[in-house]
Amino acid sequence: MTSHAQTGVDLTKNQTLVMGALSSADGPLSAYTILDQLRDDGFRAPLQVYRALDKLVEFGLVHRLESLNAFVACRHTECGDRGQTIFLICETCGKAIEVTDKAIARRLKTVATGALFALQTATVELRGTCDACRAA
Amino acid sequence: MTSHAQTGVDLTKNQTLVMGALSSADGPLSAYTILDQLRDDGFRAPLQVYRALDKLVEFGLVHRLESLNAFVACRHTECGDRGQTIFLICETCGKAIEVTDKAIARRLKTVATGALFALQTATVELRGTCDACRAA
DNA sequence: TTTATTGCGTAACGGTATAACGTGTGCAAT
DNA sequence: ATTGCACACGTTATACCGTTACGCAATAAA
Repeated sequence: MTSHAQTGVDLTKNQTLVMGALSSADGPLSAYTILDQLRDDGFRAPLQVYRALDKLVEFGLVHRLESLNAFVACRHTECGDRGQTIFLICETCGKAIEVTDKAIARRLKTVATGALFALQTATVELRGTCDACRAA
Repeated sequence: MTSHAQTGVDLTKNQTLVMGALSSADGPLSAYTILDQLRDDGFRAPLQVYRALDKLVEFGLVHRLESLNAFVACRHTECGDRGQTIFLICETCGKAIEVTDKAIARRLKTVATGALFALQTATVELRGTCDACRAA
């Protein structure tokens, strides 16, 4: 109930491997880091990773962090609501906290509409320091 | 009064050239596009562009679009308020509209604080279709 | 059976960004 | 004046990110 395991999608072998790597990581991973981790499983080329990532993102199981050029497993039960995800990225430990906020989603929609802009997706990535790192 | 020309910073030759390229462009430019445009002015290597861009971003004259890996001249009179800029990026024409919204800035701050996160900067980039392209 | 779709593997490539080196210039403090 | 420092600059090399183009195999649909 806390994972995406039961969204009904069934993953291919490569997709499963990439998903596994991201799920067991404790922070965002770059495509090339994933590639390196999966060499022993037969991965040889970036394209194998990118193809799997494309699908996983499409399924909503993985998010792409634009400001990091990296990918992270979605920690939410339901990410069907697109464009609502906000990431808090710690500059110190590199981890990403995923949150949603309806007020921001609503306001972004309003701002876009006000500019006569047909909104499709939103990227919201905040940089700063997480609680653990600030305490340390 | 509508440009940054009088912010008091004075730019070096390379910074001026890069700023000129971005100012006369009608959309975001990648670093390598800028490099190509400035070959005749003596530019030879990416680093010349990146160094200038770093400074221009630091001065607040230029914004970096994370989701595009590109750069755009700031069109606001005052961007001293950092972390408040929102970009509306048209998927069709590639242009970027720059807006600010205090409500979003405030709410982002609140969300970060709620997560015990010390917010430094915010990246907010919306994708969709601009009015001109939708009409076309 | 034929065709279309989808996933997979490989190689080569192009776009993005930085590291590491050294040079020159201006300027302040001796 | 010369030493020391900070800063911009130029060059080469390299690392990192992502895609194009090709072909093969398995499966699903007509």
